[in-house]
Amino acid sequence: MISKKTKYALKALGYLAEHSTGDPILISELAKEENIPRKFLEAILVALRKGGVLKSKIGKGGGYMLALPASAITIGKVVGILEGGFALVECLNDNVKVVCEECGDPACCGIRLVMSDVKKSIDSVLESTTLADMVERSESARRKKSKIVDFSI
Amino acid sequence: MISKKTKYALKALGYLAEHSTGDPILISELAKEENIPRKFLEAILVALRKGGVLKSKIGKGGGYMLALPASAITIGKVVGILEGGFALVECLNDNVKVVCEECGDPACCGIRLVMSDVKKSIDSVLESTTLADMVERSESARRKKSKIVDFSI
DNA sequence: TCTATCTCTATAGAATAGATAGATATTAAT
DNA sequence: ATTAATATCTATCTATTCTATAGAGATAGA
Repeated sequence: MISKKTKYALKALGYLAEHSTGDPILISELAKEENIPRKFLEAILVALRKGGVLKSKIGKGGGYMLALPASAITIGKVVGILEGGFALVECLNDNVKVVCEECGDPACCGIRLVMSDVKKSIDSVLESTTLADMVERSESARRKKSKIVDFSI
Repeated sequence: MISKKTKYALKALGYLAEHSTGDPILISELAKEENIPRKFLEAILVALRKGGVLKSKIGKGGGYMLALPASAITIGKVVGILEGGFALVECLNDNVKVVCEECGDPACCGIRLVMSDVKKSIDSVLESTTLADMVERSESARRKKSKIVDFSI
């Protein structure tokens, strides 16, 4: 299950991708429009900035902007920033060199071998899907829906 | 990240698959051999029994057995029992008919659309991998390793 | 009946997630 | 320079979930 943090992050990024005009967008606007607790969102945005996905401008007229085109931001990147990757088991995390206490030899651990497959499969989807894709799919679903509604009238 | 509960479950099931001789195996043996807290394991085994993966025998000479051949128990089934599926977002859970409070229309939610792809991808791995596969891969890795050791002597 | 089992209910402690408050630093406009 | 509008930082609090444990109860075999 992805955390609310990640969900909020994706919602905020989606809003930025859809509404970016070059000018920074306020935290308060993001919080209000996407219905995210303001202070909680702040922490999320800082993480995304540190992760290189957002850039910010302090002071009057400041706010947040995407640091890259939406088509260059993968969902995997975002999830990675907020959840530290989708490792499933700690021993599959890139940066972590721990061995599970119960596991004699990671190379021979059946659970690890299976979860490694799962992780590859997850990553292949998350790395190949961008923020732009996500927004486009959402808009396309909305268009499709409103078309159906039109017909039914 | 899969929970310790799920990890323990897979370890216990792996042990049962490797050591089953037709006779029931004791909780205490599973707990000791796989280094799992006894009482915690009890709860896990009950869940697996209720999920149809294990059967038990009460009383003297009792214990646990696989309810099905290891090749008929998918890892997805086990994960499903202990984590209630790998939904990623609640609204993708089969049995749950809730709409995320923040999400106006699930059909048009970009996050949901993307996570639905991820879920499909996870499920395809978990449903096609069985307990027998897991055990076999682990044993195969061990064989391979001991062969390498033999050569180096 | 006695003993070895699993089973059930309750609970406690630790870790994590989710949310909030308030003081601080920075910038633009006046 | 002053002021107002911003993001930033540090600290904290609460609720929830995860992990683990205790003990009494039910069942079956010898």
